[in-house]
Amino acid sequence: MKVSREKWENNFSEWFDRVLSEGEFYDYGRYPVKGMGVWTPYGFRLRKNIIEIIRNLLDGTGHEEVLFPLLIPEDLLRKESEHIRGFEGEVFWVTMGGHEQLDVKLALRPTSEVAITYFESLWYKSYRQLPKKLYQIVSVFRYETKATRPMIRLREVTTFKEAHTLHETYEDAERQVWEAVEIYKKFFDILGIPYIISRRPEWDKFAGAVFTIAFDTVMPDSRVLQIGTVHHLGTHFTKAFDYKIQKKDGTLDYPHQTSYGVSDRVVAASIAVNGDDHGPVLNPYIAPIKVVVIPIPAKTEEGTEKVFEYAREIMKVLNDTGIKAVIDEDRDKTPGEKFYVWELKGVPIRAEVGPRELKEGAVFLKRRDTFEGRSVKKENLVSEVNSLMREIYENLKKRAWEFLNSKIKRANTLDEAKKLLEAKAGVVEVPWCGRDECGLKLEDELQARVLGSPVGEVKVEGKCVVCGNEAKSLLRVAKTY
RNA sequence: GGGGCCGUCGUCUAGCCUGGACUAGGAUGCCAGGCUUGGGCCCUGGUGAUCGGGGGUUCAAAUCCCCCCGGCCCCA
Repeated sequence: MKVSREKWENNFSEWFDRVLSEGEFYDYGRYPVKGMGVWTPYGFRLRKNIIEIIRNLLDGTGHEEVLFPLLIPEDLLRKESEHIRGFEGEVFWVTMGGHEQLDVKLALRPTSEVAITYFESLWYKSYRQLPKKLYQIVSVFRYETKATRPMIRLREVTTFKEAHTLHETYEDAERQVWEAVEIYKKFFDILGIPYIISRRPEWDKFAGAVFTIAFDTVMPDSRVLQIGTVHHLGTHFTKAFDYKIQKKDGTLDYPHQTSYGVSDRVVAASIAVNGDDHGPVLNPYIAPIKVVVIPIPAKTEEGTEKVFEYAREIMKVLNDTGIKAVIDEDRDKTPGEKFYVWELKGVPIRAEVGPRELKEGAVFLKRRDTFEGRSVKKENLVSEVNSLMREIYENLKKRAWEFLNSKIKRANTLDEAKKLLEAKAGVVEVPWCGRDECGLKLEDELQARVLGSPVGEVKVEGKCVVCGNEAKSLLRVAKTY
């Protein structure tokens, strides 16, 4: 069987909607509030596995999990002026309590910088307590006016992992920014999601940040999806709260902060980046089900009974070693139908067990990513499945990175960039003089978004595509979600 | 922010322009039974829709008008 990716690539929107609903990941569009979806059991398990990975990474690097209230009073939210300006248009407000109008409006948090800064100011007074790294995984709300999309543009983001850190100096906060970048790299590497890292332009950094580093990936339709951001907040928030700590030399000064987040979009990307026309292919590390056992009935009733018994035994062998396996015992469905159903769920390995296998004491393993199959002896089942999962993981990652790399193009003129974007190039990199003015003009001319400049040393030769002056760096442009 | 398309059984959809024979048709799903079962087989019976919500026009509204809610697409 050939791996076809026509629908995945050319009809991604439809592909994604279909996978989410028919694969039973997520029920979207039926809950009677715009931009709010329901995590159904299978999708919830996938989400949980992903959350566990980021939680382990954060816990392992000195982060401490906390949980702040959902509601933020208006005066608190308004403390930092740039911040509120950035969010003002998309805050949900609670204005009533029962029959009474509230004196102070309460915001459904769009993010938690102000709430957390306020408490940091109560909790941490000395440099000795720093650096401090907190995080929480919560719902945040944004009153999106644009079209909402399942998992990608929501009014309730149900899986917002936000970390907030506090530091004595600007430098230490900057060090934290790069630590966070490393953590996210590991996170996305484990998930097998390829990414590019950009420093967001001045006009598109987080409201209240000194600078923003962002992770982006390219979806199958070539549009770019932001999947993680890291902000250096400087003293913007601590100054707004007039919050000072005592430093080593005894003086009082404003501490520096960072914040960084990932969201539901990571789950969306996990499903989307590894797919084909049969559905998604879940990375074995996060797949809720690693192996689905499909019994193939025999010609006779007794033979079929024996096959089912053997298939259950196969499932048990796997589960006993911690490899999550299920069996599809539905007698009314043909094996062929089951193949399609489980492929839509992205289960990485299928174990076909029929009269042949029963006779040989074997299992026929078929991998979801390449549709290649091989028969293995029952005694070797566990080790074969384990190595197959590793192979699938490596193959998925390689294929996803190749796809991403094929979606990054270089242009030296506006015209070239425009043509590339029209041809669904993905990300187009152009030489840039470094001035905001030219960047904004670029967005305007190309009708696309500037992602920012690559992080780290990049040698650039050439002239700014807008003004013609000597280029100082590259600027990435893309059609985005 | 601007423009367009759309909303009918769980899902996809016919009907809407031209109001009445619509008791709202089909497919799929679901339930029961039979036959199959190594890539969505087939047959029989059953279940399932106050036509997104509210208001209006009319003897009569899924169909025409208004408001609201929700979804999708394009542009800024």
